[in-house]
Amino acid sequence: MTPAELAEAVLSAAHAVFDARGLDRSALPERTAVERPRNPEHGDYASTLALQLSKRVGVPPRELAADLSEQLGRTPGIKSVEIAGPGFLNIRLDAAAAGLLARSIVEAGPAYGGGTALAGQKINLEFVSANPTGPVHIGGVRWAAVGDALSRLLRASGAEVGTEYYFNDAGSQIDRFARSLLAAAKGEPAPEDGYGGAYIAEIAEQVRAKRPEVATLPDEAAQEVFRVEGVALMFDEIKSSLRGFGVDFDTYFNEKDLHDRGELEHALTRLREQGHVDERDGAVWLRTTDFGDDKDRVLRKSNGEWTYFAADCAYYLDKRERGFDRAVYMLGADHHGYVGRMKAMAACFGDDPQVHLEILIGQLVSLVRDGAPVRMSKRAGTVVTLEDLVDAIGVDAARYALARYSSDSPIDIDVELWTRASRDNPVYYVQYVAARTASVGRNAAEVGLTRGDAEAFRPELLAHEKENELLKALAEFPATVAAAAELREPHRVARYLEELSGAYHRFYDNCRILPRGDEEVTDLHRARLWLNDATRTVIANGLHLLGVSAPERM
RNA sequence: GCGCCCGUAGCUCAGCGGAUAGAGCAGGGGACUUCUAAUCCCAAGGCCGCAGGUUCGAAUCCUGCCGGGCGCACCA
Repeated sequence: MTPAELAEAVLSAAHAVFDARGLDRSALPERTAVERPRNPEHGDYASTLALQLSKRVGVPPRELAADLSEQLGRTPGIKSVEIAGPGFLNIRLDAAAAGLLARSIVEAGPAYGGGTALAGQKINLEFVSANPTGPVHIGGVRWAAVGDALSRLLRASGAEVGTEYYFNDAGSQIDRFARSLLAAAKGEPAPEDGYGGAYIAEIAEQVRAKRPEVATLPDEAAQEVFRVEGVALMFDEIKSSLRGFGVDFDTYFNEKDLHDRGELEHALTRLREQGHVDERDGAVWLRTTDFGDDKDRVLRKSNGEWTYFAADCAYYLDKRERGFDRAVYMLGADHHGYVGRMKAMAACFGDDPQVHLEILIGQLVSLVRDGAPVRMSKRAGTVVTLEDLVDAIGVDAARYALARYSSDSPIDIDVELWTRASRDNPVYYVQYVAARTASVGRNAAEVGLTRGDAEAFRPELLAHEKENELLKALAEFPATVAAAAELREPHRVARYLEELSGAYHRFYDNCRILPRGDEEVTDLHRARLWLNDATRTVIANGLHLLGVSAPERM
């Protein structure tokens, strides 16, 4: 019996109790959940339903709990129900009902943990979105890891997801990039407002190799060649380093396309129709203050140029017109000032900013080596890049480290910690379970132990305390995935995996899985192998959601 | 000045209204003729920043303070 099934049983018991007492069933919630108490004396699961309902129907909680307990006690698979404290229901499951989960998980395989809570939703996730003027820096990498994990979580919860990278290859930043390349090619120092770092010289050299005639062109024409070729090279490099990080996007969206297709005009028209556009001082303004922004925003400057914000508006509209119900933006903390205008912009289009546009803010990341923050990249100069991070700790550790913390908290990634092969390195701790379970599987095959037929599985044999705890941890996985997706918090999955890993190691330490020496194979050995394999399934599924490998050996 | 985020064990952090607030590290004490000790066990460690409020119940929700980080463009 899973926690979800148990919660259903609690709710149907409540319906029966309400009927018997002649209470108003509309006071009952649509769904309820059971908790997993920390204290084992409080049972396998606990329900607070009686406490929640007592006020609404005017029945003392313990009285309600007593009725619920009696009703629930008759449910098959439930061993006992006790009333505790002000009206908690402490529930214990039969070992057989609990143990059966091991088989269900193995049979479900990669599907275990998924759900349908977000079925029917079409969600756009935009992240990284760095302009191709340099390598991806460490702030963007946080979202590469978290955004990618989130896309996997949302898909596992049934949503249709489109991941997207938005970039600009025409703005003034790109001009600075092109001027920097030109300067490097001519052996001159980088322009005052340009980009430094060794990669500029590398890219300039690659452009010269590809287009040798650039050396003979006048500066203006040469700069244009450096712009076009340099951006292409830089962007290929960004894509390939992200791909090496396990992140690929469904769509790479170029701001230029918005201009070429007249989408800014289109967006302006739509905003005008909604009545939120003004012309003042020769510029075109969007009255975002109509919806709580602290100042109005310019769409088209008095010199006739569009603002970047105008493109943001067009891009948002484009996403909506492509059928996305919800546009999720992932930004660094240094961009949190955009939230107000973006929300207001959605409202100006007539959308509900609570529903159609969602902005996630991630606090900053730094890499720490020997107790001091790493500030410079060898190659990029002023910033630490994705490559620096991967070189320092590897892809698995990097993705795990970035996904393990709430995006609300700033993180320092300590190189020494994340490359250590021990308990205090969380990614090793979890991956070690993947390797250990695989190893047990290999050894089992060698001594002729197999799980055997599904019908022959004896779940009631999994009655050891550590087996019970492991089963309860395994049962939590679907709820963890659902919560992580709903709250956009992939770190919940990582924390869960660490907890599950602890439960497995303790099981492994206390419960011998394989027969020793010439010991005969028993049903208990087989039942434990089911449990071992179920754990491997969940660890692998969970790590996959984070984009981290589940090794067979370490 | 205004806005956002944070404040939980010595350190790094979990904890989407529930019972005695958890985990890792550091420091103390144990378990390797192993199914991979990359592990496990025991002990110790707390005005959950402060003050009010809502609630049967608050680390969690609300208000106000204090402290730290970040941001407030006809830049991109």
